[in-house]
Amino acid sequence: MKDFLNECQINHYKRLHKGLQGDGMATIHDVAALAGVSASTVSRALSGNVKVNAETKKRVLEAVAQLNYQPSPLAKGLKEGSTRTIAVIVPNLRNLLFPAAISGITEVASAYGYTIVLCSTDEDIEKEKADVANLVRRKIDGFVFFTATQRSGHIMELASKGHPVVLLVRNLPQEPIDSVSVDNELGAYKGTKFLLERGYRSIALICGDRELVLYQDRFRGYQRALAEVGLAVDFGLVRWNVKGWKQGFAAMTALLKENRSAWPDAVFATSDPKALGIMKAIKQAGLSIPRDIAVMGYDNMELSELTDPALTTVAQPFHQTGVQGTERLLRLIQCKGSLKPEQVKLEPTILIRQSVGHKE
Amino acid sequence: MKDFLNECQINHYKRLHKGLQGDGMATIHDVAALAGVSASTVSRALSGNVKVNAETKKRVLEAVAQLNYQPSPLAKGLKEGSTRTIAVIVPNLRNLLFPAAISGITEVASAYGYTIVLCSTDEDIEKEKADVANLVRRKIDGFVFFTATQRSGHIMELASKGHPVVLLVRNLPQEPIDSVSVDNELGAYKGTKFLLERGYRSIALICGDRELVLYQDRFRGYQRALAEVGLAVDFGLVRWNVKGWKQGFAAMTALLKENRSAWPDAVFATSDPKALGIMKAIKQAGLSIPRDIAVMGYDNMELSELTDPALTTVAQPFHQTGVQGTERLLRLIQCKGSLKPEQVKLEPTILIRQSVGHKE
DNA sequence: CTGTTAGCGCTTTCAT
DNA sequence: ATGAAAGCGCTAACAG
Repeated sequence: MKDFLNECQINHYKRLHKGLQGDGMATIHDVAALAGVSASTVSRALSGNVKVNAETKKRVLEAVAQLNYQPSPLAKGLKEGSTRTIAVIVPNLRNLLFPAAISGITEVASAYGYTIVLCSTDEDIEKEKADVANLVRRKIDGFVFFTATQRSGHIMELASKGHPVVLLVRNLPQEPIDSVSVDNELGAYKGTKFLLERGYRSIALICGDRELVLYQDRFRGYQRALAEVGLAVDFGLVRWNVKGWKQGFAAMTALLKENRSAWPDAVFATSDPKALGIMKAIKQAGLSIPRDIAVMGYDNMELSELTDPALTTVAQPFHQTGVQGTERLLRLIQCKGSLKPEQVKLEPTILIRQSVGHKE
Repeated sequence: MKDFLNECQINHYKRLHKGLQGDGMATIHDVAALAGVSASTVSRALSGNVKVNAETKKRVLEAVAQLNYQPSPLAKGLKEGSTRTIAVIVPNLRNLLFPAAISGITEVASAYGYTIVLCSTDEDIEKEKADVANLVRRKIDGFVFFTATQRSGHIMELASKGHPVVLLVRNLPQEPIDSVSVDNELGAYKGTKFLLERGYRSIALICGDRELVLYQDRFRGYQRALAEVGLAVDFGLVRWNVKGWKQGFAAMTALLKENRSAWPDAVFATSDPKALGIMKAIKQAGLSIPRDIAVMGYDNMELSELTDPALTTVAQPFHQTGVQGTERLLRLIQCKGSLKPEQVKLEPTILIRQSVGHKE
């Protein structure tokens, strides 16, 4: 850890020990003095859990207002071991699904008087572990993880130590832990089925990180839809571990370099950025969308609507995910340990636009 | 503030008062006991500021390692009035400039052992004030604001009370406060000049929130470039308060509805999302980019490269903004009050792609 | 109903 | 060089 040169004088802050403090923050004792009661009475008057004379309570409240007193979260946290704060751990902020879900989280958290702290881990699991340890020491009341993978042992450990934890978006179906995710199997099933109904038969799947349950599920949905019409997966048309638009572009470009007879008539991308890269690759090859090759996305990013042609995609209720996940988390916080895990799945929907047509 | 029904039993956590605590966190006293010294010695051994016998220090460090002791930030904060934490206040997370800058912030903050807490205000100034008050009570050491506007009196007040504050991206030039922003006048000047050099003469400006200094500056840069070649601003071609791609689309559509002879031959959008909406409007009108109308963006979002045609835009060093801003903030934290404000401007660059051609 | 006391975990005089 | 004691601001027994 680096340290700045001491380029400036250390400055001493003389506490004005009688009267208000240096930083102008009134303490519970200031309030007590002004109201002519003891600190504990102020505490009680404010907590509301304990009976206190209506008259004194009024005096206390006046003093509070006059001094603009706000209890110190630090002192409270130290004493009570809880800070009315929840932590949200995201892998990054570049994917707009996170902001969408976070807005749902913020919405309910602040309705219940909870503060949220946001940690972006950059997909670095070691950083994530360190961050979590730090947060635990800060007496964070609960955790929302967007980062669950097969290797998230530390998350399970955290939960098993009694810390309220909810997984969002990425879930761990075989683990006993709460989660709110969007049904990925169903989304991919719906999307693939839609393509099949439109007459496409040779459907490529450009898929993300094979380690994420989320993408495994999407693969299964794709497979199920194909199976329903008696089609087997053509593994020559499935690409794994494709991430972001550049890799989507590369994957599609590579696919188009192959034997023309093996070309798909539709491509299902498991995220919109991939879909955009794919569209660019198709256009760059001089082909037309959807006439030559149809493209279906997944995510419904804000900008997906303005691609040319507008992207048909699977939309997911991320905001709602944030809302329900946070409601669940707050409940867990209330009932430490006494609730059994619940894995909620929300339903995705198809957004029909122009990048998928009707095959012949 | 809502409150959950008490649907589950309150559970009592019996502290195992001799031995490790209920939550398994070792305290400084546990370390002291194990090392056979007093708590104050442990504190000193760990702080490093005070001399302590090499031999005892070694024992302390061993005990620390053995118990995996980590000091409580809450207790430390309560005692010292500082938490080695900085707050980052953003208006939203939808614009990718924020993640870009935040990654720079995180980078230097964690290099210096600082934790960051992120607050998204949704452009709600009252929420922002409340959040800031909350953060102050939490003994946050410094603040980074991405939200400065003319109405940000509370930010100036915060700074004048001695809290280290740095403004990022949006600055307040006439106020005595530190900031790191990208030179918006220069960026717009460069962009406009580029269009002029390519032969365009009738250049529309689709601009953002008129209240933000940032957009006022961009307007001035546009004006200066025009003036340099003897052109006056045609106010029929300037649109203010356009936000996001949908409004960009609407503004451009409206513009194209007007008298054809008044059409511009180029459009300069003060953000990439606007530019994308504008491109869609132009294409939808059956016109070609850049042949009929050239489009220039501002921001260089990740997806700007894959529009069709790829967007020529003004790129800004947001990551660098985050880095320099945070370095400055840490310096301010070190030297409370004794540094005079510095307003740093970083230089934007033009990214030449295909949406601007050569006129005639 | 209310004041007194103790203590959350840590740092920092003040003694020794 | 080290220990004892006080106190950061708050809440929760325990007495009255």
